[in-house]
Amino acid sequence: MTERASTRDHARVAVTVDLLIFTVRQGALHVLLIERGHAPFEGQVALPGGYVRTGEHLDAAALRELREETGIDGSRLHLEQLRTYGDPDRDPRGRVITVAYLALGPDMPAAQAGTDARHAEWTPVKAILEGRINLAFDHEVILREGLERARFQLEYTTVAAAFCTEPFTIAELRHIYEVVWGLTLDASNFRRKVTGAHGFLIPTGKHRTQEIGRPAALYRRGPAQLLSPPLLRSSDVHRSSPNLLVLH
Amino acid sequence: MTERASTRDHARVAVTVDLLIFTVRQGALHVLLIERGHAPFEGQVALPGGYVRTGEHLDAAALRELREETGIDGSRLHLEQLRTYGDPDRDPRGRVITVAYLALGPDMPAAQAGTDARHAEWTPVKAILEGRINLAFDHEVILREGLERARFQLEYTTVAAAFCTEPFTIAELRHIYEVVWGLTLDASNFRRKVTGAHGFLIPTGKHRTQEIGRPAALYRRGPAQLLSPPLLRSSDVHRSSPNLLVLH
DNA sequence: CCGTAAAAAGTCACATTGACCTTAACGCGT
DNA sequence: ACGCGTTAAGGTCAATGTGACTTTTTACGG
Repeated sequence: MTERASTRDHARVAVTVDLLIFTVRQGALHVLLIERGHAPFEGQVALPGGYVRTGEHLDAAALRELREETGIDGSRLHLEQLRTYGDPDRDPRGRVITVAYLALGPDMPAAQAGTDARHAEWTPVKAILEGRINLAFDHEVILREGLERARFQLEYTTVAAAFCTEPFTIAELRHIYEVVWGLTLDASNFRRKVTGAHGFLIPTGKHRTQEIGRPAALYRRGPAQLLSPPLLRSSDVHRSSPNLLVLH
Repeated sequence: MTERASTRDHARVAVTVDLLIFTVRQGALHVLLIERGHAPFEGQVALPGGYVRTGEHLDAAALRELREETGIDGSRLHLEQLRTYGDPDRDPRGRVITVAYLALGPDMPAAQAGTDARHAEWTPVKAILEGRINLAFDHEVILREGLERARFQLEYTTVAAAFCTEPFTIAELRHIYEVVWGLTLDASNFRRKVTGAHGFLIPTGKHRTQEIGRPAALYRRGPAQLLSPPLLRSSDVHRSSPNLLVLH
């Protein structure tokens, strides 16, 4: 960056971090929301988040808010910066820009109430997309962009495994893809692809026996970040608003 | 976001935008740098950028700085947010976070000196990566992450065409890929892929005849944002630090 | 020791890919 | 007018990858 000697008009603004935390539970994609305890948007639901403190790293602020507001330990999930939202009118209190983080994790142990009295709870993403729930601020925009990004990342990266609790079965992993993409995949071809993708899955050698059927082999996440070859969705999936795809 | 009733420790920070502008010229990838006219880092080179003004959109600030410091009209290039850098120690003057933008454009009409006396100039990216040029602040980190992102985006999106001046030939487009990826591609297979990718290229029906050889057909950018199917690099290209891939 | 259900492995026609070759369309020099 | 050099563009073909589908394996519960 560069300071401008001429113009003095550079605002000092408040900076927040907001967390878009996705998980798959009960066969549907859920997002963690908190109920706001104060104005503005009191009583309305919003993404968890809060002010970045003096001298605090953005990533550190995200992890702290995650713990404070939801009781979740960030080391268990995949966390990455999504985008920064800086519309001057996005917060009625004044100029507040927010750095949004996207987090993907396994079904969590029932989000605890935060340090504040507000309670956090898992909400089906579908209810928000269909307009049955309205989010505070510009959080619905953040959610839509984050969802878009998550969907893209499933194709080209190994993040899908971040949704699974280790060790996991291939069927569980496939279930993630099916829920996030909203389509069904051929179990046999899916297995061939993911087991063939270098560094995606590490066989544990162990098996899990469910109530019924042949026991499934258990895997752990491999070291690969990128999926090669990518796990493409059938050629012409309708890609509404091609948006954000970030590889972390 | 959410205000925290308890803690008052939320800093008001200065926010800047920085621009990472890539172009391909003389067969090499170049980035636009300015020479700093003031402390800190006086005399050193840095990415163009500056403070976001009160009530100004982040995107608007990026476009304004682009014009002010480099004389480039933003409508001619592909501009998207890269990432926000918020290390509390990244600026010696105090807490300054910066929203970095990635811009890809055709070879520009010789970057003009900015409104300030500092002059802007195209610098080979290689010189920075090899340590022959040191950038101010954390700008080298921004450059490396932006380069990573640009490389990924070539595979899955149609941004490569943003490097070309319309109308352009397939050989020119291939040249972009070769320079950014640092490898050579089979001309015939490349043509088959890009002409087969739905919505990537629109034939103008016209041809350009160079000094020698058969005239090349001229194309314009198509409406597609995503490349389907993707234009994958040979399976196991060494992907140093799999980093950022954003689709815009 | 059978029936059932799910995992895992196999089959096969077909599409895509990478490597390579052939033809087309110029300008130029003779 | 013709061949040559050069680049664009189109074609060939074996190898590989993919999608749809079938078969085999391995558990459990009678």
